Amino acid sequence: MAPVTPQSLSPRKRPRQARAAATVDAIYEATIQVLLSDGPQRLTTTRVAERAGVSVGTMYQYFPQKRALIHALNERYLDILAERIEATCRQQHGASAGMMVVALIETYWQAKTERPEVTRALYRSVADLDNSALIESFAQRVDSATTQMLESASDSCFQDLALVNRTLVTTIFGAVRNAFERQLADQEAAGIMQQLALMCRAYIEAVSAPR
Amino acid sequence: MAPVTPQSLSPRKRPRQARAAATVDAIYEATIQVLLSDGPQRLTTTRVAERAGVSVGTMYQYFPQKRALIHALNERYLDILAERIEATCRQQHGASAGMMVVALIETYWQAKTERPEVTRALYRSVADLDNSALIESFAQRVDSATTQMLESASDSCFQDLALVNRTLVTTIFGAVRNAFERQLADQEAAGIMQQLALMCRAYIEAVSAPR
Amino acid sequence: MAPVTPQSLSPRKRPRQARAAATVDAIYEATIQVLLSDGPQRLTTTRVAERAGVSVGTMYQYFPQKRALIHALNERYLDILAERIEATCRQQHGASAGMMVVALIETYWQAKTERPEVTRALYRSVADLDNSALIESFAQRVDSATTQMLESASDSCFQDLALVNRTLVTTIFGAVRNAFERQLADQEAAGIMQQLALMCRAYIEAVSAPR
Amino acid sequence: MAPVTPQSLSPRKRPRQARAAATVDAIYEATIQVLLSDGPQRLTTTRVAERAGVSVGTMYQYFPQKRALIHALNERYLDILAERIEATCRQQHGASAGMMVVALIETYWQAKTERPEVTRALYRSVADLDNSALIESFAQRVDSATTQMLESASDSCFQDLALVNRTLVTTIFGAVRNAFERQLADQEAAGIMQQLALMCRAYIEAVSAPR
DNA sequence: AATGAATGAGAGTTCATTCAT
DNA sequence: TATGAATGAACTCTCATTCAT
Repeated sequence: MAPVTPQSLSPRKRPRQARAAATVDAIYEATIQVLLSDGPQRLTTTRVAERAGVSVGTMYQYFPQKRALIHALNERYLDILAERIEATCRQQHGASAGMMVVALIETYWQAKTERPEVTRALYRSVADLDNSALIESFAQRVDSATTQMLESASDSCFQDLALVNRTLVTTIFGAVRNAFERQLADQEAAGIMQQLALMCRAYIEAVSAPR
Repeated sequence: MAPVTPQSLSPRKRPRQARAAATVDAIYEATIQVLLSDGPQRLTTTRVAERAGVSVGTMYQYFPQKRALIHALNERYLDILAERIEATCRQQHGASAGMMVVALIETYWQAKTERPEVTRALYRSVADLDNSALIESFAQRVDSATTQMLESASDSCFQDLALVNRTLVTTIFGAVRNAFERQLADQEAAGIMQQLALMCRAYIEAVSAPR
Repeated sequence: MAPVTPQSLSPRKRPRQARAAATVDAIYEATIQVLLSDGPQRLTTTRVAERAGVSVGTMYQYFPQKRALIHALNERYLDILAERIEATCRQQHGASAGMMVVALIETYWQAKTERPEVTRALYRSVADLDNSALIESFAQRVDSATTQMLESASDSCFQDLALVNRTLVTTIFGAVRNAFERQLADQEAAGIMQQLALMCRAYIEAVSAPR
Repeated sequence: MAPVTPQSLSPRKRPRQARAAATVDAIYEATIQVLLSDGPQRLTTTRVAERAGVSVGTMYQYFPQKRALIHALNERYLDILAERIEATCRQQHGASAGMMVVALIETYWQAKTERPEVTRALYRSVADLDNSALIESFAQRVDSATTQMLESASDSCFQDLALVNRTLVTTIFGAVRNAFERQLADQEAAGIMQQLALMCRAYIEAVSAPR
């Protein structure tokens, strides 16, 4: 497999010192701020540097190209998201399959809606970036975590776990994203999330044998 | 309801003559071509005009801003998509609910994968466009068509049709898009689509009373 | 002397028919309107034609270049202005010199302030036009008219009439224009106009012998 | 009082280093050169930058818009002009009123005719700029300087100094400008300037009481 | 005679990136 | 090492003018 992050997009140096880490974080935060206030079109290196309180030159020390910055930002976002999903999976280890899907839905919905504008801004920022490797890597982490979780279900046992897993993940993540993007009222969204859980449970019922 | 397309984004003039209509179509096609070959970043007004074989000036006669072009392109895409979905819904009128969801999945998947690169290109093109009004309008057309379809189901009757409908649409469209974006192998994708149908049927079973 | 209006700037055809004259007038008026509402920078041929209710093509029949239009507009303005001054001069024939300067000041001030915005707009429109020939021609008409008038003064007789005349004209027109451009309050302006008359009379007193 | 120069028209950054100051001066001089050789219509940012020997980008660092450049240029011109007039007024402090007007006429005429083409070019450059605030500010500086001067006249004392002052300033500046713009032969112009002085003295005589 | 679609050079402006300080 | 002035290619958009209809 090709490395997820090509050399040209990786930070020039890993931040070894605390100061450097703080700088990088400031740059990330500034990028999000600019994205939110000015939109992806007006996301310029100068603006980000200014907002972050560093000079462009310094920024180029950490991110050799503008695209590297956006790439890193998304990498970080997906990393955190994957970690949260993994945590949920670990936590639901051994629970009933029904509990699992509910927890998964809840986690993903939560992650998206905590800072909805940031979520949206990040989506828009990658428009001209080939982030498929990033996405693929994220998907594999999730796949692996959810597979392990489902395997441990206390009440169900699946013939073709890989397929069931992929179906559930695709459906849940797809539906949640869709609901999120339609900007529905909170209550409406909650209703759909509930129905989504119901649907997943009905599916599990249909494809699993009792353990 | 506010108009879907603000004045600033609507074509300056409707093509009255056949020649003008051909010009507009050439511009649309050129936009897609440039999007495919050069990416959204390199989608420039000059490049589009050149590829379309017209002058920039002419292009600006029909699209007063670059964004208007992208907006119109997406509007057209969503329009065609909505029509196809409506056609499917009409066709499935009176069928069983299970047939309906299969047809819906099939139609949407088909629409996305016929020219997958175009689909992807269009998604990327809207990065700095507020297309939420467009999306909303599309969603309402779909909602209305699928609701009418489900109402006519020969074998099922739903207590809260609106909720069921929205859940199904959100799930199907979300899952299909997600599967599409992961660029799975054909067979894998087909497998998931099948499972998705199964899942929807299980859900329908669970929430409907026999007619 | 070179002709005031070079061939390249003269209307392609003299309006012989009433309809054509109406068209030309509509174009003039439209030019002023656009100048007022959009400024000289946004004074475009298309905009003028549209406002005048004719096509660009038709406009180019009458004015072969954009500069020809502006040139003609200014020519017309100066023509009307010269006529008014000549009328005043004729009217004051045989009056006292004091009356004459008052009438001159009054006429010029009146002409400028009747439609102050139009006056200003016209000034701005000529920025990149060599209108010195136009100005010169206007100046000569005025010179000639005022000289004749002053010659007939009932109470004064000048040794060097040409010099006195040029001094008075230069001073009056310069002062009035200056006062106009400073956009003083009406009363203030009126005060200065009165003082200007006083000044001119004092000058006449100083340089004339009683008749 | 509102600031004379709106933020949008003020230089983006003040030149801090000697090099930057030189750059700004080069840009000013280049603007005048282009104005002289190409006319206001062909005064483009690229041309100015090229002539100044800097890149457009650099120019935009100091002048955020083309209009800002023209505005600054005029501001500078009026500033220098006001300073010269103030110097003359200081120098004539305590002189006779007759001397004063002569000095004023002389100074203004001198300023205009030293580099007549530059003067003309600057006038034309402001066509689509609202420089009334600039003009107003200039006028007030002049008013104040001339008022102080006239107050100190050794031989005259005015009942309504403000009115006399404004009349003199309006007349002198208007007449000088008018004479300048007519491009009279040197001798002719000199003759009129002399008569203008005479006229002003006659006026002063008429409206002042001996001290 | 009148129209207005088409042209395309050229305008103002931005911004990723470099490099002397 | 950090800075931010300088660069200039590339962008979006305009508009005087032409000419097929």
